[in-house]
This record gives sequence, structure tokens and C-alpha cells, in this order.
Amino acid sequence: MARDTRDRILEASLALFNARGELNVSTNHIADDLEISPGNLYYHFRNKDDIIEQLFARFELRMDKALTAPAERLPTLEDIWLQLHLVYECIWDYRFIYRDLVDISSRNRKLRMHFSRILKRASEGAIEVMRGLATSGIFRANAEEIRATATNILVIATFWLNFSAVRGEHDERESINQGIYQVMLLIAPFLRDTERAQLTHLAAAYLR
Amino acid sequence: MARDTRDRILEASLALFNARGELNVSTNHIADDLEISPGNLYYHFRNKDDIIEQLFARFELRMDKALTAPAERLPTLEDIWLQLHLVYECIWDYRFIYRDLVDISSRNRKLRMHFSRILKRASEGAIEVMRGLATSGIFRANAEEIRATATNILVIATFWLNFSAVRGEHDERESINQGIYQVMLLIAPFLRDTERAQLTHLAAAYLR
DNA sequence: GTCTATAAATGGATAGAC
DNA sequence: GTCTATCCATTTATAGAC
Repeated sequence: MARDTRDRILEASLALFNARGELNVSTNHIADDLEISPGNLYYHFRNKDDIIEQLFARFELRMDKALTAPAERLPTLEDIWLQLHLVYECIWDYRFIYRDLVDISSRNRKLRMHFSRILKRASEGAIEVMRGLATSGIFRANAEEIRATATNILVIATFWLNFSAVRGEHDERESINQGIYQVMLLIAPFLRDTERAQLTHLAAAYLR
Repeated sequence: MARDTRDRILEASLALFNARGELNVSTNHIADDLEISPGNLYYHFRNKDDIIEQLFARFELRMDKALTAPAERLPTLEDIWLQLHLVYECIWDYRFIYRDLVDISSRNRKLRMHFSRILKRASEGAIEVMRGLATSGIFRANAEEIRATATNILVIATFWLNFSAVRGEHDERESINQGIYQVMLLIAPFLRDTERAQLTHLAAAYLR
């Protein structure tokens, strides 16, 4: 028994958007792909933007979960690795949003506001984590260094897949691990020598 | 006396692309803007991609110049600041390329190759500069840290304007200075204390 | 060199039958 | 819910007059 058509439209749209870029996928393409009529598609969604917004809502829910600091205790380097992995997996699954981020967010005020809000939450999370490491005494940086480093982490995470694609990387899945590595290296120089070595070890483990 | 029509088309295209994004500017828009006919535009250029390629060629020439290490002597922090400024100014003037980088480079193999080549040159340049600082004894990092930091610098520089736009910054011109600052902070933790303080001072000077 | 006119294709979206 | 048919707007691109 086939699922809800509405749901199949969302699923097919996500796959097509991710594969070719949202700009290069028309509502006709989506209907073709599902072997339904364009009219049917418009019965379930007001327009293309409606589809995008529904997908974005799912993305936002998942990203919010990934950004919520899970632990009561102070974070360890392994915690950070895990959280980065969750964030990157989410970005990967909704990579069409990131691929044409400026264009999409310039066309849709609502999405821009929500994405901006996600960035803000992510920034606060990163700052929180680094403060936690500082409290543990394994991280040495002043408030301004932490703030600016959080910003750099966001830029890397937000655009890593794009960078990877433009450089011509083919095994895009592997580039997630590289993305994690690049962020880890961003915070490494602030670590105490012991933990810096530990991180180098961790990094070697999952990079190839 | 008006310049060459061909030249005016390139100039108007660049301005429109930068303002609204290349995707949202048709050949008709360009012709309208110049108050010439679409037919006239197609007399001077084979198609829209032709216009984009001509603009990209100018961009590449200018970026190559900005990336060429100017000094015989070992680089200082001020040299780096100056070079970053040249690079960001170039990115700013051709920001339409960066705005829709993935889409443009996925549609045009030639541009993708050339952009990839620019990234490679930039990476080598950044590594060269950091090695120079290390030779001067004011920078302490191993080869792998330098390589990965160079990559992070490229990602920040490449996507800083996009990040700034999505965050909702309005004074986009000011964001160039912030972009320079973010890159500077990336290399700061590897500096000796004296130079780190000097950089903090430099940074304060041109950030507001 | 520049214009007018227009072809050809595509995309978003709707009306109305079933 | 789903389909067929169709409309309207836009875009790229060309032909041919001036």
C-alpha cells in the first residue's frame, strides 16, 4: 500500500532538490518523477514554495534536536565529535538548502528568518561548549576569541559541502568527515597539550 | 562619447548580477537596463553564459594578481592584512560568482575548473605565507596544522559574504572588515604572544 | 550596429471532467 | 484524489529590416 501522495511528493522533491539543486527542479519534474500529473501535485501543495517550506520545517526540527546540548555534565571532545556528526548528517540530508542558501533565503523572508534563528542557536551552542571546555580547564581562550571562533565554526559547517563540491570532491559522503576534522582543527590550538594530542589521535581515527 | 556597447553590456551585467543574483537577471533585464534591444545584446554575445565567462575572465585576472605574493622578504602581519584586503575587494566586486557558486560551477565545466584552479593557487599562497611566518619564528605550527588552516582560511574567505548576507547584515561593505578579522583570528592562536598582542591591536584598529 | 518581431521552449499555476 | 487540457508569463535566441 503506497503512502500518502503528499508524503511521496515531499520525499521525491527532497531527493531531486538534493541531486540537482532546487533551482533546476520544476514542479513538472517532480510530478514526472512520481508519475503523477502536475494538477495532482497542485492539489496537495499551493505552489513550489509551499513544498520547500514543508521540507524546511522538517529540517529545522531535526537541526534543533541536533543543536540541543544533550549532557548535564561538562562536554568532552568525544561529545563534540558526536554533536558535529549529527549536525553534518542533518546538513547532508537537506543539502539543497545549503547549496543555494543565499538565493533561497533572499526569495523567502520566512525561511531567511528561520535560518538566521538556527544560526543564532548554533552560535550560542558552540560558545556554550567552548565555555564548558574552558571550565574543565582543558581549553584556554578569552571571551572574544571564543565568540569569533564560534563564528568561524558556523561558516565552516554551513558551507563545507559547497566548498567540497566546488573543489571537485566526488566521494561527497566522505567529505562529512573532513568537515568535522576542519572544525576540530579550529579549536585544537586553544587546547592544552594533552588534549591537543588526544584530538590529533581522534582525528586520525576517523579521517580515512 | 559612449564606450563600446560590448563593454557597457559587461558593466551593466556585472552590476545587475551583483545586485540581484545572476539567476534572477535575464538577458532581457540587461537589455532593458541599458535601453538597448535584446537583439543588439545577442549581436555582441553568443548567449548569457558568454557574458558570464567574459566577466569571470576579468575576475580571474584580478584575483590572480591579488594572490601573487608581492614581496621578496618574509611576510609580516601587515602584509597579510593588505593581501587579504585585496582578495576581499576582488570577491566583493565579483560577488555574484560567490553568491551562486555551486549552481554556476555545476552548470559550466570551464568555470568550475578555473575556479578550482584559483582555490588551489590561494591555498598554496596561504601555506607559503604561514611557512614564511614560521621561518621568521613568530608562528608555531606543524605542516598538517598549516595545511588544514589554509583550507579553513579559504572556506571563510570564499563564503564570508554569503554568511554575512544570510545572517541579515545590511552594511555589507563593513562585512569585508569582519571577514578579514575572522581570518586573522584563525591564525592568531599559532602566533607568539608578542605578535598575537600586536595582531589584536591591528584588529581593533580596523574593526569599527 | 541596432532595431522589431517573433519563434520555441519552459515553468508556474488553474479549471473542470472523472 | 487524480487527470487532461490549457493559460499566461518568462526566457533564450534568431531572422530580417534599417
